[in-house]
Amino acid sequence: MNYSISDAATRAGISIHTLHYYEREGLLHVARASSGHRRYTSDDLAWIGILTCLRETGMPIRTMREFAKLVQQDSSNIPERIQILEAHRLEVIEHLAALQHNLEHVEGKIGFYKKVLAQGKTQS
Amino acid sequence: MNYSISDAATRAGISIHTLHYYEREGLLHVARASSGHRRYTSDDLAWIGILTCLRETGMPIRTMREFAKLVQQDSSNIPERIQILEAHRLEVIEHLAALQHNLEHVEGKIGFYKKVLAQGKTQS
DNA sequence: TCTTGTCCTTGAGTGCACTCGAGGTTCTAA
DNA sequence: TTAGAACCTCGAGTGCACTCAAGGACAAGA
Repeated sequence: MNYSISDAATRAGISIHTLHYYEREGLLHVARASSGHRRYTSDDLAWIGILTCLRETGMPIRTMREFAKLVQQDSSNIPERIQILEAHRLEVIEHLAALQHNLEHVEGKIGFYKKVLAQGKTQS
Repeated sequence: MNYSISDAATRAGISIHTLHYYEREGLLHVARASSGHRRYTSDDLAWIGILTCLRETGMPIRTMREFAKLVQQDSSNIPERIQILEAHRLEVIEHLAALQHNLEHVEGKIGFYKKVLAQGKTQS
């Protein structure tokens, strides 16, 4: 079973344009029908899922390109793939911690405003 | 006590250029010395801290501008301020959940690669 | 066959958040 | 007094990740 680009876009939850873009950027290599139209396999979709996961966690395209390049080669470079993912993992964890920290500040501010509101009401 | 722009930038952990930019964008209004040089008060620095917190949690500049506008007015609009912050809070929480979810995928992938390495087998 | 919708490529455009440069003024320390 | 650092404004430039448009080829149902 394989998929047209619009199927693939729907299933991956990204736009056709983004799929084109990812291919231009060397993140993806998709087989073609005799017509020249792209035919996505379920392996392609799984790989797009990984790309999307990496993007949504903030990995820049250039790093994704490096990773994609390694995956396209043989399995002798798995240690390098792990290295990229581990480095990324640490960045995500840091980002999560920062977000959580800043979220507390936002919530503190909300709490402050609510207190001001409550006091203003009892006064007037 | 007040601060020069370079002091303010250092204390806020952002660049002088970004401070100029934020002021151009209406996020910030700083008093001037007779020379025309900006003089940041500690209130300004606290406000810059809030701005930085909102930015680091992904609030777009245009929303920050709305919020800044409300803060510049009187306290009668505190409910609207709360509304902006609450909406932002929900977005941050969603983003955190998505990040956490995707982080698990990344970790799963790392685990997979490590298993492949341990077994000495090949597969992407 | 015809029509309408999907797909192709290439190159340009968009939006965001900075970031920089030029040309000039002001401050500060020797 | 004077050299050099810090500051000012304004407009342009940058990097990123898309996003779109034009002009043409291909596909599938009536």
